[in-house]
Amino acid sequence: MVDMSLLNANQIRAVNWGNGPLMVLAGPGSGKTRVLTSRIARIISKSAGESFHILGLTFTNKAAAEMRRRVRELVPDADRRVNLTTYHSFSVAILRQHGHLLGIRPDFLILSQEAERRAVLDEAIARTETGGAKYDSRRLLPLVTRLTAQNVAADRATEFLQDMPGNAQHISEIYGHYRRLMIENGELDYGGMVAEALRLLEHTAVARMIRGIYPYVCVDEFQDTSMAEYQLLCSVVDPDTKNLFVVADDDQTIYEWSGADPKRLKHLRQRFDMTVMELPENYRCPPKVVEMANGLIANNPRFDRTDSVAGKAEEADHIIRAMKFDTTEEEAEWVAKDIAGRPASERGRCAVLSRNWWALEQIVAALETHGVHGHLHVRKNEFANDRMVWLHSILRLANSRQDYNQLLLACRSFYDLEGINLVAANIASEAMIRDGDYLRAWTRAALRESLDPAARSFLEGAVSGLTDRLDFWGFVRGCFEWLERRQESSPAPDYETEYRIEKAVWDGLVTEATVDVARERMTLSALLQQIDLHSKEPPAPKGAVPCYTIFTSKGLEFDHTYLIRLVEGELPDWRASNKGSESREVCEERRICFVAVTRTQKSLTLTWPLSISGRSRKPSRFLAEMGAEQNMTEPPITAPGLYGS
DNA sequence: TCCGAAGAATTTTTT
DNA sequence: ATTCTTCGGA
Repeated sequence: MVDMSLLNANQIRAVNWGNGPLMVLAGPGSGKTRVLTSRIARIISKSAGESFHILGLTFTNKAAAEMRRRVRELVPDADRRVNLTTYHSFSVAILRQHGHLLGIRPDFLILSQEAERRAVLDEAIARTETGGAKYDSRRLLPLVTRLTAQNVAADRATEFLQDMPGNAQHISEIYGHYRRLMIENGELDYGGMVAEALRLLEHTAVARMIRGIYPYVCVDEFQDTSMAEYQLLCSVVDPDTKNLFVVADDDQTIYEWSGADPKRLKHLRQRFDMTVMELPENYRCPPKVVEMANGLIANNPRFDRTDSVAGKAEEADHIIRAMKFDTTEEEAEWVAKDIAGRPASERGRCAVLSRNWWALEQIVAALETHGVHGHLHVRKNEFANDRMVWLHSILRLANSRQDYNQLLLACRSFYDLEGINLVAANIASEAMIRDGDYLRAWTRAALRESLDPAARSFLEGAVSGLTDRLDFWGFVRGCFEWLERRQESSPAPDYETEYRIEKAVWDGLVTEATVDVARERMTLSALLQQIDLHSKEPPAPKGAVPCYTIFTSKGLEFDHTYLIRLVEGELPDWRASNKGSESREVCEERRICFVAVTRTQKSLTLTWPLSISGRSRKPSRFLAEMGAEQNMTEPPITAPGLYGS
């Protein structure tokens, strides 16, 4: 049986919830992950001997992995019966199995790069009769992304676009071409995967099958679901049993701009007639921080939520500091000095948070002058080192032999690597004369050049194994061996650093991808899809000070949190700031601030510069709303002219 | 062709 | 709020 001794009364009520729909409104630090994992573990251990599965949906791979780890801790062999996954991985699995019903090939390529999506959009624009009007794919892409996330059907897009600038007729036609073209090319973007998986669930046979496998559905961070994800989730839930368990916090909705909607919580509640439970106790933050966060969020209209309650006792090292500076340089310098002054063991448990990432670059630079490394957490969808880019592009080319984007990448990265300039256009036309196979044509072109003997023997052996027998494991092994020998004969400075780091990321992704499927049974397309579904961000170097945008810090917690640039125009952002304090935009900025301050476990430092690049700025309205002045304490380290200047 | 005015874009990002 | 683009009139 699952151990309940670490849970409070509210948590136990949620974990012990039987069948039927339940919504748990869980504030920051309220142990929502523990509740979710304990409930999954409880259902599994109670039904030992049965074979049904539980579906757990999260947004990020990281959250899914963490929940998997914690469920395994509670029930060691739970993996067989629990599918903790992301909306996107789940969609890919459905599409691989049933996509043929919609003309989607199981080996479809995931378009993870903006450039790839723009190429499709450019083609869609070219195919649309626009009566001379010009459309720029870069400007149109966010709109197309939006339409997909909202699950707007191509023939209904004009209605959706009615109140927007631009010709609704043209744009909706372009959108339709874009969605269709991707499928024709054997490609899908992230949003498209969810939308097409949803279309598949409209086939009752597919829906019945999925519902049969997963009579229980658990959802994490529901407040950030887009329309398409919401509908996917609803389609998976059996309408008769309605075993839907949802954890959400509407105060932490911060992805409204990318398709989340605070009203969605209410819709879900009504749709499944859900019982609502609250977990108001915050065990993460010091009581003073809870009080500030409550004061802040009280300025947002809320339905019927109660405030957070401090679940942690006040301790001596619970410190709140609020400090203003004349410039961003002084702000960065003080933050860096303050962190550098801490014991090395504490530094990795600190975090610097900001609304946007370029403010953090200044912090990283300032830390560097104090001999401390900072690590900027930014999204990384693709490999960046020439060697990995080449390997990845050749594998993608092996999977789709007429992908011109990958051919371009293969040529460019091979030039960076070997200094041999292969012209993609020539290779493509040569391929079209023969068999249309870009990969074979690329190999022929490369072998015509004067290659170093090691490169030649690798290309002749491993690449032909890839082109003829699709022996991608052999190719990958050969590639790494070649790169290693190449490094021995002519050492390159980035090998030991950038390449090694990305190679380790690759190894990790491959290990993860081959947990469920044996290597011999793994297909190239499945491997590529796994790789495209995961971030290529390397682990932070040990001892480095983590720097996050508030968005990437979501779901994390730190001992000592520094929230910087608290000025009007940054947090809240300008566009929101201009729209007035009651606007939808300012309310979202307020929630972003709420997420930031509730990351902290021990101390919170709020800083703001009175000017940014010579222009004067006002302190953020959120400082007053949090009562930062009342909580202001004299800083333990005083630099001249910084505090109260 | 040049100037001023009006208008649009600017940020955040999981997958 | 500020910067960049576009359009129209002179």
